[in-house]
Amino acid sequence: MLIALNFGSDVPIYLQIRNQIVLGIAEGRLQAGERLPSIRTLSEEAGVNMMTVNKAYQLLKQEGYITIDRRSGTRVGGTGSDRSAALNRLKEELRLSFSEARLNGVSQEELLALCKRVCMELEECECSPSTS
Amino acid sequence: MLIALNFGSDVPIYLQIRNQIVLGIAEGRLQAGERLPSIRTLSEEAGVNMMTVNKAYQLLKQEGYITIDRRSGTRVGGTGSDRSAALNRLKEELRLSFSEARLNGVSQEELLALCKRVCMELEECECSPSTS
Amino acid sequence: MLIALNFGSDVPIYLQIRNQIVLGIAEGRLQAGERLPSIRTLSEEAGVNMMTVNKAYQLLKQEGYITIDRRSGTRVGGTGSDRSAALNRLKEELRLSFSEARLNGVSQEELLALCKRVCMELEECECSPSTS
Amino acid sequence: MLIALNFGSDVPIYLQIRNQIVLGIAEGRLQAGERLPSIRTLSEEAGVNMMTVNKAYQLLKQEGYITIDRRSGTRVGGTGSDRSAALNRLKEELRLSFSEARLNGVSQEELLALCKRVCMELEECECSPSTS
DNA sequence: GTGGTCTAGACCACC
DNA sequence: GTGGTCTAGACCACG
Repeated sequence: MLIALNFGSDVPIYLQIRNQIVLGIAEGRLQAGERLPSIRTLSEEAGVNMMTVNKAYQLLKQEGYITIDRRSGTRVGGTGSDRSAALNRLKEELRLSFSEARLNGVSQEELLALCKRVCMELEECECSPSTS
Repeated sequence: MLIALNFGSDVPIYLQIRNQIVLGIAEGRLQAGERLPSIRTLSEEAGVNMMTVNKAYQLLKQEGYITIDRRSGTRVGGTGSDRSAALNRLKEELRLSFSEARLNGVSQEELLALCKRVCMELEECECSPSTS
Repeated sequence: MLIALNFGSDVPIYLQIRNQIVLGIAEGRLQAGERLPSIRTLSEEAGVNMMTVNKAYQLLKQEGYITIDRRSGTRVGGTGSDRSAALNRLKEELRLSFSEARLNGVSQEELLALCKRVCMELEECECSPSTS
Repeated sequence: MLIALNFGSDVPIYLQIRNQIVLGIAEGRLQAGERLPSIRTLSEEAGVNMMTVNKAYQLLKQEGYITIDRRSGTRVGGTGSDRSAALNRLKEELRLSFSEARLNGVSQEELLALCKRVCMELEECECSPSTS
């Protein structure tokens, strides 16, 4: 599990870390129950401060994506969070993303095709995570 | 064209304004060529600082959604920006949004259905904007 | 609104700050809508680091006790949080507190009398906060 | 006497053990004079480190809830600690707990009713502990 | 001037 | 070893 950071992006580093881990879980590169690197380890690997990694982990924990266990460190998987809230967020994100795309010349057909493709790629990853 | 702001949100106000205008254009509430309210007017209506509105307009101009002309004021419609860049951005946004949704218990079918629905709603707006 | 900190306590400073603000709100010393001191101000007054105060404020915000508004700083009052969760937490706290008290020789009558007294004092504060 | 631990809670494990034993004594599941499991036994049962159990026992001994005798092992019942200190602690705990509950929409009546109920449940346990 | 983010250390509690 | 907390600065985004 490599974290590629873009310093200089306007997305805060802790959010980049959080996003990559969410992607990693959804795409099966990180299995449920699998151990995440310790705060220290990841902070050294990524070249950022411990507290930045800590902030990302706390956020992921609060969102229910990971569990922080006193005994064995940090692991993937936790409490599934609020489904309907997630749906609402998703819809708003889609409205904005789609609006931008349409205004930039992306056709409705392209849009839906891309949705399907991204969705399929996600599914494939989930089904064959073992080869990672 | 009403701008509904959520102070206290973690989305900066200038971005909220920008997003609502993008949505307004995509959904046909704002027509190409239509004049946007002046910075002063909008800032008073929305109860925010003029600098904040200015920042939103500058961003929209830079993104090619509006044109700012000293003589005729600010109008909808502009250069139309980089299509392939927009597609790449869209894809990354979808990957993350879909990942979050899937991890929160949204099924693949629900996901694609929602995409279709949001897309359709957008299209309907574009087709019947005249009554605004 | 003075914050009295006990360095050397095993309760983390950020929690002490959080607790005192919760007490302050419940006892009416802090009115809904009233502005809290800025992170910088409070950190200087209390002689602690900004990030410690920040952590307390973030926690209070997450718990729905305060609102952090980009325009006007931090204010008392927010979204009422989960009532039933609060009741469950309360019950567990009471079970433990009462058990300890009983084992230390506090009679059942004393216990309930103390509950009543604390409850009354709280109510009086809420009713006459203006003289503060 | 089963100890139910919640790894992943932010309450340290040794404190969870201590709390459950205090509850056990107050609710009569653990009788005065009764022998507690050895550190080794309990640590194996609960799946935690012996040091963790030891820390809980030392704390309980220091608080006067149990006595540790090299010959006869660990037993319930001890010195009975400072009553007025216990009362003060209790009052502070109640102030904070009540404040949180009131701010989360729990009425004064509900609050006192819950106190009474918790207190009664405690008393019933103490009166009929024999069947354990 | 506000809060948000980040750094490069440090000490401590826990296991 | 782990994560939790804290410090004393700093820079930036926001309004």
